[in-house]
Amino acid sequence: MARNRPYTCGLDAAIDVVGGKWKATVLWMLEDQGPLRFGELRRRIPGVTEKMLVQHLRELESDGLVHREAYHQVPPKVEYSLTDYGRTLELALRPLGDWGHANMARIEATHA
Amino acid sequence: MARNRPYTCGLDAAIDVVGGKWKATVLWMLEDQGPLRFGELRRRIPGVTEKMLVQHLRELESDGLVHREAYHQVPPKVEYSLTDYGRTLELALRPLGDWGHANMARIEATHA
DNA sequence: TCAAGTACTGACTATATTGTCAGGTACCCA
DNA sequence: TGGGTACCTGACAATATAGTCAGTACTTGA
Repeated sequence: MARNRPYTCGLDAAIDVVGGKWKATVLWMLEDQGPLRFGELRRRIPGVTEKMLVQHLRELESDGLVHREAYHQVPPKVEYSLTDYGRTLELALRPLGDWGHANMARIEATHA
Repeated sequence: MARNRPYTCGLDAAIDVVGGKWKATVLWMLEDQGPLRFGELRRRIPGVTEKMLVQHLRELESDGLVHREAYHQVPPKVEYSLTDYGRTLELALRPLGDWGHANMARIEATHA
């Protein structure tokens, strides 16, 4: 989104971190449904492509929000989970998620 | 951002509404500093162009979050303020803003 | 031997969002 | 007559973000 650093307000910074098309959903899935494998995430997020999922996971990881655990097996197994830091974000995100949930119909109706 | 409707979760819907580059800042300004004129907003948000400000204000208005009051004067005077609906969003956004504020340094350091 | 599952990578393309720039109306002040 | 203020609009260009598609390595099951 080509955000302006230094940020004008905390909100700006937070949305920068969580603003990708699938990031909020990933965070929500990982909090709600525990550690998940790559393929599980892909199947649970309808419409996401492998490429975008990898890319967003990498970003969330380098932001320290998500932990990636690779098991050296064949076939490969990789598990993603929230870090403690990630959980603090999930917590801060919850009221917004509730707001969106409560106003979903209105948002879908008015937001072109 | 070409979001997916119907939304996967409330968070998705909420970020769709608040995800523009300057929208969160506008909402925050209007809540924090009361009704503001167009020019006041522009001066308070460093880096925003008139075009983007108008565009985002129009979207926030058509989403029912912001109220636009035009005074038929010369020179023109237009005041923007939050609607009640907009205030509920601001409220839901606050924990996220606090999170961003608290972790600003970390975000700036890690988020490329 | 061929297909399928697993977790990816990378080149290329498409779309969405943002920015630049010029202009437009109406008035006041010098 | 020429600025300055105020609130915009629209054409066009630039950038950012997302999507498509092919391909990797290895192994199990048919």
